[in-house]
Amino acid sequence: MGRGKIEIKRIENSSNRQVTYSKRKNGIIKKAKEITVLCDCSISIIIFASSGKMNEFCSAKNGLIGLLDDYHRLSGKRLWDDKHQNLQNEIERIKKENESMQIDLRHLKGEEITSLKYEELQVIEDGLELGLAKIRGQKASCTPISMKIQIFIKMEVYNRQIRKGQDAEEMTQQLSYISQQQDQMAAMGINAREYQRQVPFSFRVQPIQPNLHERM
Amino acid sequence: MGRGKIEIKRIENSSNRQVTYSKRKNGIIKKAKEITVLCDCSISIIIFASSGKMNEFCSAKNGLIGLLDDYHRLSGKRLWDDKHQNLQNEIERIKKENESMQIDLRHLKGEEITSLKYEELQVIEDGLELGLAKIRGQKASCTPISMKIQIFIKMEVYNRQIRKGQDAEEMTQQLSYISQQQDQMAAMGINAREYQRQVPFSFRVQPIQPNLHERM
DNA sequence: AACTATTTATAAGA
DNA sequence: TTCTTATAAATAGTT
Repeated sequence: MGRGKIEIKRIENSSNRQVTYSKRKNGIIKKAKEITVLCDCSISIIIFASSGKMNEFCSAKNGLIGLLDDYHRLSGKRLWDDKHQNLQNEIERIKKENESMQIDLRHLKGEEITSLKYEELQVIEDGLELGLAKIRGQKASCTPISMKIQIFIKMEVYNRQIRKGQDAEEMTQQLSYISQQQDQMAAMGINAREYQRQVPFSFRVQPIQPNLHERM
Repeated sequence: MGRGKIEIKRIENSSNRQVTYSKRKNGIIKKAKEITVLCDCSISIIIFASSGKMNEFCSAKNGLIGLLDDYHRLSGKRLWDDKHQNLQNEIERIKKENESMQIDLRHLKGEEITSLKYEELQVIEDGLELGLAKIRGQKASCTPISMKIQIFIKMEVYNRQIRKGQDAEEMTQQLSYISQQQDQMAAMGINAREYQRQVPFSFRVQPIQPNLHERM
C-alpha cells in the first residue's frame, strides 16, 4: 500500500528503514487499539527497534503483569518459574567459572600453594615465566624512543670513559643519574607509538646511528 | 476498509465480533511479521479474545522470555518480583567480578597487553616476579625428603671424588643420573608432607647429618 | 512532517 | 468457515 509495491525484506537504507518503522509501528498500535474496542479483547504489544529503543502497548486493565499472569495461566508455559530456574542456573555456572579463575589468580600470585604437588607448581612456574617474558617484551617495545637513545648514549659514554681511563665510581654515578631519568619517563607512561604520533617525522631522532653502536 | 465504514466501538453482534476478531488478529500478526523483516526489529504480541482464548506472536530469537528480559531492562519496570530482581543483581555483580578477573588473568599470562602503559606493565611484572619467587620457594619446600637426601649425597659424592681426584667428566655423568631420578620423583608428585604422613616417624631418615654436610 | 498514488486490509454479502 | 469484492485504510515514495 503506497506509491509502489515493496518486497518484504530488510530495508537497506537506514533512514528509510527508520521512517517505515515509525509509520508501521504506529499502524500496528492503532490496529491493536481498534481490535481491543471492536472485539472486546486485550492485547499487549512490545516492539524493540534495532536501535534498541522500545515501545509497548498494553490494553489490559491490569497492565502487562496481569496480562502475563493470564498468559501464564492459559499458555501452560511457566515463564515465571522457568525464568527463575534459568537465573539460578546461570548464577551457578558463573560462580563456578569465578571460583576457578579465583584459584588460578591466587596460584599465579603464589598464594594458597602449600597443598600443590611439585608437578602443579611446575606448570604454574612455566606459566609465570611465559607471562613474564611477554610482559618484558611488551615493556621493551613500549619504551619511549628517547629512552632508547639514552641507552645508546649511556653505552657511548661508558665506552669513551673506558678509553679515557675514567674512575669507575665516578662513571657509575653518571650512569645512575641517567637511569633515574629513564625511570621518570617510564613513570609518565609515554610509549613509543604515542611519542611518534606527537613528534613530526622530520624531527624524529633516528636511534640507530653507526657511531653510537660501533662498540656493541 | 471494507464495504462500509464502521465506527470503532464494540461490535454487538457476537458472530460478527468473532469474525472481525479473527480477521483483524491475523491482519495485525501479518503486519507484525512484516515490520520485523522490513525494519530489523523484534516484536511480541499477546492477544486474549473475550472468549478467553489466547494467541501469541513473538519474533525475538530468544523467545518471550528473552524479549521480556529486554523489556525489563529498558522499561525499568519490575515485572519480576524482588526475588528475580535479586538474582538479576547478583548475576550482574558476579559478571563484573568475572570480567575483571578475566582481564587480570590475561595480563598475568602476557595477553592483551599491547594497550598497557609502561607503568602498568611494571606493576604486572612485579606481581609475576613475586609470584614466581613464592612458587619457587614452595617448589623447594615441596621437594621430597628423599630428594633432599640425594642432594646431600650428591654433594658428598662430589666432595669425596674431588678428594680422590676423580675425572671431572665422569663425575658429571654420575650427577646427571641422580638429577634424572630427582625429576622422576618430582613427576610422581610426591611432596614432603604426604611423604611424612605415609612413613612412620621412627623410620624417617633424618636428612641433616653432621657427616653429610661437613663441607657445606 | 505533509501529500497522494497505490497497495493492502477488511466489512458485508454470498 | 471461506471466497468475493467494493471500499476504507495504510503507507511508499515524494516534496
